[in-house]
Amino acid sequence: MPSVLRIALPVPLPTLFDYLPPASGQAVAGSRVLVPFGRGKAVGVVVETDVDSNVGSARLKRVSRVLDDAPLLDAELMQTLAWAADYWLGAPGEAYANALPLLLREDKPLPETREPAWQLTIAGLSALDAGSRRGGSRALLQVLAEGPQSATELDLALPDWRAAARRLADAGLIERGELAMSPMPQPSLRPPVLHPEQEAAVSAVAAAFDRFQPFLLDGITGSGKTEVYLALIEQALAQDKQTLLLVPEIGLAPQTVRRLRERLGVPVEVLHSNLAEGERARAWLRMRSGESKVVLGTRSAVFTPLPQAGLIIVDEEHDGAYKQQEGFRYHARDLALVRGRALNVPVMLGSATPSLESLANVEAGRYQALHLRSRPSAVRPPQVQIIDMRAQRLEHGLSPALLHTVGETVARGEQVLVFRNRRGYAPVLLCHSCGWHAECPRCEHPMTLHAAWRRLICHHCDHQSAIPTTCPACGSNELKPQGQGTERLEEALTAHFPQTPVLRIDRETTRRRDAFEQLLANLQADAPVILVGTQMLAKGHDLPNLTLVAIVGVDEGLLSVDFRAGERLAQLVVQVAGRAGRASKPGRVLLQTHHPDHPLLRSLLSQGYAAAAKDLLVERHQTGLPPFGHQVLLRAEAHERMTVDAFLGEARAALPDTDTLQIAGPMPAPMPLRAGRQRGQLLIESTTRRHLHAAVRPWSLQLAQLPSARKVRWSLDVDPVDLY
DNA sequence: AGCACGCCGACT
DNA sequence: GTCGGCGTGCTC
Repeated sequence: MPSVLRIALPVPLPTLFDYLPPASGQAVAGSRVLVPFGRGKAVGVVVETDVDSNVGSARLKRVSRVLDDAPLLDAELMQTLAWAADYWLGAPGEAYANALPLLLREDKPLPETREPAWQLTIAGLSALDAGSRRGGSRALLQVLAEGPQSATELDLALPDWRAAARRLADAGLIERGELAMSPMPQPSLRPPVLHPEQEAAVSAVAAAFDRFQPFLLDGITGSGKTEVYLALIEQALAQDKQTLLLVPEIGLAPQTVRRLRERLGVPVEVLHSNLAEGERARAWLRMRSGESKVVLGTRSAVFTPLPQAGLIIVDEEHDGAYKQQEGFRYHARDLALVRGRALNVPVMLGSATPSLESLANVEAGRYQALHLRSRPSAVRPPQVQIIDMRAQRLEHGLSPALLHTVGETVARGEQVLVFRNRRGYAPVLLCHSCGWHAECPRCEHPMTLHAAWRRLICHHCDHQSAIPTTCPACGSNELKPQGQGTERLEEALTAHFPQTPVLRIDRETTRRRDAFEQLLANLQADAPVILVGTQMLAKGHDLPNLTLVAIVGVDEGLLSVDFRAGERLAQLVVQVAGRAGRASKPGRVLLQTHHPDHPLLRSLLSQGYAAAAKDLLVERHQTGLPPFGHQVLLRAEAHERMTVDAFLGEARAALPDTDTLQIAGPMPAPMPLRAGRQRGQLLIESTTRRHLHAAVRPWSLQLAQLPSARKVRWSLDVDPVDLY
C-alpha cells in the first residue's frame, strides 16, 4: 500500500496516523492537511509521504483537503520536532501542535502578514484642514496626517484612539488599509562603546557565525550582557540573517521590546502568551517568510521558523520557565541548542548565574565560556553581609540590625528592596493554646493568611476559607499568624518607617496588566522608598537609586529535600543581590538567616556564585545526580492512594531489570496530596542517557496499555526540573 | 484530549 | 417515563 501519507494530529497519543492522499492537490511533508478524524475533522501536519501502511486499507480514510501547497514547516523544523517528541517522550502530534500558533492549527486560510492600518480619506484631509473636529478625533486625524498608522503604533501614540477611529470611520473621514511592513522605527539610540570583555565576547561568537557552536556568556548583573546580544544581532542583520532571542516568561517587559526596536532600527517580532492570536500568527509567518529578521519570545518561540537563521540567544538560561511543565514537556534552552546544530549557527546562552548543566558542559569542553566580570556601570560589586537571626529580638521577622540599616539608607534618600519569597500575610495560622494550625483540606498543607482579603488561601490549589476567630480545635482565642509574608512585611515596615513610602510588589499588587511596569515607572529615581517583594523583583529593571537589598527568609531553600534547591537558592540570592547599586552608588546586601554557617551560604558569600556552583557540581558528581546522571520521572495521581500505587507498581514491574538503570519508588510525591488528589512517582535514573532512553522509550508505550493506567492521571517527565 | 456509547438515580 | 452521571473505548 504505497503512496500513503503519515500525518501528525493534535492528540496526546503516541502515534501518527495514516491517510490516503487527497483527491486533488499535492500533500508534501511539512504542509497542513484537513482530515476526517473520528467523528469530526482535524488539521494535521504531513510528516511523511509514500509510506507503507500497516493499517488495513479498509480503515484508511482520505485526506479531505490540502491547506498548504508549500510546506508550512520547513525540513529543519520537521526534523527538530520529530527529535523533540522522541527525546521528551511526547506525543508527536502534540509536538507539532506546540510549534504552530493556534490560528495556524485551524482550517482557515493563512492570515495576511501585513498589519491592518488606518489612513485618512480625502474627506478626512479636508476635515483636518477645516479643523472641524475636536478632542480625540482631531488628535487622531493629526496623527494620521503623517501617513497610515498601524494599530500597534496608534496604541503607543494615542492610547484612546479606538473610540475616535470608530466615529471617524463612520463619518467616512478615515478608512482601514494595510501597511506594507510592520512598523519600522528609526534607529534613534547609538550603540555604546563596548568594553574589552564585551568586545571579546562579540568577536568570539561572530567568528563562529555559519557553524554550530554553543557559548556560555557568564556575566554578572550590570556587566552589559544585553549590549553583547545587541551587537551580535546587528552583525547578523548586517549579513541579512535572522536572530532568535529567547527570554524567560517574566523577562518580557514592554520596555525591553521598545529598547530592542529602537536600537536595532528594524521590526522586532514578539512572541509570548499574552499576545492576541492574530498577532502571534502574523509574527510567526513574517519570520517564516524572512520578512522579519529578529524575534524575541518566551518558551514556545523556540519553534519559530528561521529560514535565514544566523544566531540563537537564550537569555537567563538557568531559568526554570524554559521547561514546559505540562503536556509536551520540552525544554526550550535544550531545544535551542538542537536547532542551532541543525541550522549550523552559534547558540549563545547568557546568565549571571548559569545552570549547573551549562557549567558542566563548559567543563566538558562542549560549550565555550565567555566572561563579563567587570561592572562598568557600578563603582564596585555590592558587599554582602550575613545577619545571624539566632538570639535576636525580631520585629515581625526583621532583625534590629536590618531595620537599622534600612533606616540609614532611606535617611540618605536612597531606596531599599526587602526580598521575601512568600506572598500573603503569614504562611501559617497557629493556635498557641493547642498547637492546631489551619490546613488546606485538599492538600494537607498550611494555608496562607491573606489579611487584605480576610481569607485563608492555599497556595497549592487556591482553596479558600474564612479566617476562624477562635481555634476550631480547642475554642481558645490564641490564634496567631506565624511567620511573615510580603503583606506582613509591608505592614511592619510601614509602621516602622511612617515617613517613607512602602511599596509591595508581588502577584497580588501587580495582577492588572502592566501594573508592574507602572509601579516601577512611578518610582521617582531620587525619592527614598522601601520595596517589598517576591521573585518578581529578582530581575531586570534598573533602579539606579536602589542601594540596599535585604534578603529575608530564604532558609527554606537551605533545608529542602529537592536536590536542586541549593542551586536555585544560590541563583536567587545572586539575582536579587544584583539589584543593589547599579549606578554611581555602591550597593549593599543583607542576608538574614538562622544558618549563618551553612556551607552553601559561606561559599556563595565569600567566593561568589562560580565557586558555590563548583561545590554544588562536585556534590552532584559524587551523588550521580544531574547533570552527571539522567532522570525520567513517572508521575501519577488519582483520588485513591491505592489506585496510584497499583499503577506505579505495575509500571515498575514493566521496566527491564538491568543494572544500567536505578529505580526509586514507587513513592509518594514530595507533595503527596494536592487539590484532593493522591500523588505518587517513580524515578528512573541512569548514568548514560542512551541506556535511559533505550529502556524508557518502549516502556512509555507499554504504560499506556496497562489497565491500571486508565484509572490514574499520569505523565512522563524527561530531565525533570522540579520533583514536586 | 475529545467524543461517543452505555447502563443506573432524581426530576417534569 | 426521561435527563444526565462519568466508566470504557476509539481515533488511520
